[in-house]
Amino acid sequence: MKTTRNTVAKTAVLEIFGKSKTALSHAEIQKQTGDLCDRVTIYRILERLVNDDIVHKIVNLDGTVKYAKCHHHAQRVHIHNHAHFSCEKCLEITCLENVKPSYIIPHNYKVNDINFTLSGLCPNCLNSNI
Amino acid sequence: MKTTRNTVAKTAVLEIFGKSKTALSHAEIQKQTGDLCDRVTIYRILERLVNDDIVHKIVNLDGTVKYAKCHHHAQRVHIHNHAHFSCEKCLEITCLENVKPSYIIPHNYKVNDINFTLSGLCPNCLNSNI
DNA sequence: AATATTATCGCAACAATGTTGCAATTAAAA
DNA sequence: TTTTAATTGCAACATTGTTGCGATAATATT
Repeated sequence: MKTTRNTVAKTAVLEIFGKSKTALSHAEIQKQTGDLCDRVTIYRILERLVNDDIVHKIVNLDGTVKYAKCHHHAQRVHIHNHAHFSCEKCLEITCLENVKPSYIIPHNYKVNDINFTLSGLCPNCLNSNI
Repeated sequence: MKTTRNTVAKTAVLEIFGKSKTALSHAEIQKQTGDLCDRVTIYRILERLVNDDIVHKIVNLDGTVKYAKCHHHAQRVHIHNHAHFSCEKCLEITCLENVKPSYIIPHNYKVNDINFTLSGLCPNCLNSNI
């Protein structure tokens, strides 16, 4: 029963997530933490946060990996089945907590996780795109 | 109006896709082509095939990138909105052409592409997992 | 408060994946 | 056959992610 600790770096990362409205990549987090900690440490913090269901991982079609804070809690097991929107112009990725896919899959598959990412133009860029 | 050419390497890659029932990664293709061509060439072939809608790109939750042949044709613009299943055990990724997500997204978003990947256990591994 | 335990960190080294520029090659059009 | 330009190989580089291990520090224990 590994206990998880609250370290300076982890707290800083969580605070950054708190302030951000969009999903963040490892590189973006590193830029914001400056030289507070090592690059590897951030990888490990993210790994822990994902395991603890505090943050979820998002993979975009272009291969970009980002992370966002989970907005649901108190659930033993939860699947992040909401959609993520990836804007091709501003490159921001946002959680669409209310958009959830419904689908029918043959019963001989066991689904443990879902990645549902939509890409295109976000409301902001759609407007400024006249 | 860049025309696309049929080269030895491209033909070989297409043949490999034809024979494979699952999606293939760059590394897997490289292994199968042997020393027929350079590593970079394969990247560029895949890029072209994706642009020409002959192959589609699949990004898994673990960051793995794979490619699979498109099984629909004669459509001007087509979105690969079918699901992909990624087995956590055998690591194979297969297209579930018949599984398509339905969802409702606010109208101020413009969707150009979709990535819908389910991960878990495929029928094979689910059986041998007793 | 002091000590023990062990999760976490920093560093270095490595591996995988993907990108770019440019000269040489070659498929396809003329 | 000649011309055109798409494609290739090579080399060099960038990014992203991983691993081992000794040092550090958060938390539990005494």
